[in-house]
Amino acid sequence: MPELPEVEVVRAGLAPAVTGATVLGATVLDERALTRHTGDAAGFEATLTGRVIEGAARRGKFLWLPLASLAADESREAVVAHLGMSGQLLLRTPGAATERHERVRLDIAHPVHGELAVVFADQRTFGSLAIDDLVPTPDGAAGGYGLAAASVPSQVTHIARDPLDPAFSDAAFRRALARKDSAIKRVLLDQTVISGVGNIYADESLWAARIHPETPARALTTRAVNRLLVEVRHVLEKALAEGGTSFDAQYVNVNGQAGYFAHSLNAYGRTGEPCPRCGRPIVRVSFTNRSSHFCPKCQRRA
DNA sequence: TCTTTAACCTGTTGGC
DNA sequence: TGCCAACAGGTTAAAG
Repeated sequence: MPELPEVEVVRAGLAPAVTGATVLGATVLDERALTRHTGDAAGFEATLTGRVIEGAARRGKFLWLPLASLAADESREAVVAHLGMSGQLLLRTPGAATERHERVRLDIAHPVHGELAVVFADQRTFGSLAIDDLVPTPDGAAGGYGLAAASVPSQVTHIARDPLDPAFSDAAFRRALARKDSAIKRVLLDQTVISGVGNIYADESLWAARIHPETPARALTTRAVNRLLVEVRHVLEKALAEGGTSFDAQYVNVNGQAGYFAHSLNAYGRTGEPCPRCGRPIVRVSFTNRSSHFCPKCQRRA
């Protein structure tokens, strides 16, 4: 479900509610939600209880909540969240009824907003929460969007910066593509090359840039790569402004509300419908165990 | 070393 | 109505 715009909507919704809040208690209802956490549920709950959350940060599709240190010499930690395919982070009132696929609940107290429940619900259990150490960024730039600290959770270090990150390097991206024989769509989905882009926005960006998804990355001209970067950023920013893409109740913001970008899709999910540019029917093909949508006339193979 | 596949899960939808 | 295959926004270990 959630790609960069959806995760950013969640981060932005969470930030004012959790920044400065104290964790009163944590409840793990399903231990499968801790697959990225080293340790058991009891340890997770005990470690979090009493800690103060300093904010909400994001890189690509990863989200984290840095925790204030207990002692000056202690290593910094954060709660790392990944929503996987169907994860949600919801803000609820204290004692609110258990959500259908609720996996973890954090009860918090905010100095201004009072007590709240942060609920992690996840139908398919591909998402997860974990407590992880924060490590310095190699380039000294902010670790992600939302906080100025130059650190990231250790399990996020292999994730590339996302294209909306001021420290993202267009030149490094161009160099990476020049070394790849893989199809450009596969590379766009590779979070170690560029993060935040998933199946929906990859299809949308390639459609906008008029690039066939199976074009070998290294076959793209510099001009084409630059065009692609412009369109990736444009698509992500527009989706963010519209609150993300929702096809059903699966993707929602922290208040359970859907986004509107599904109405703005030009290629994804529009199999057989006319291309908004040329009128030719959009084609759907199976690709890397998922589907690609593109216009066979506008997006010719390089 | 780099690249691709398979597996992890639950739920919904559409064809027969 | 029921059954079953196909499919769904992602990541990662294992195999190639």
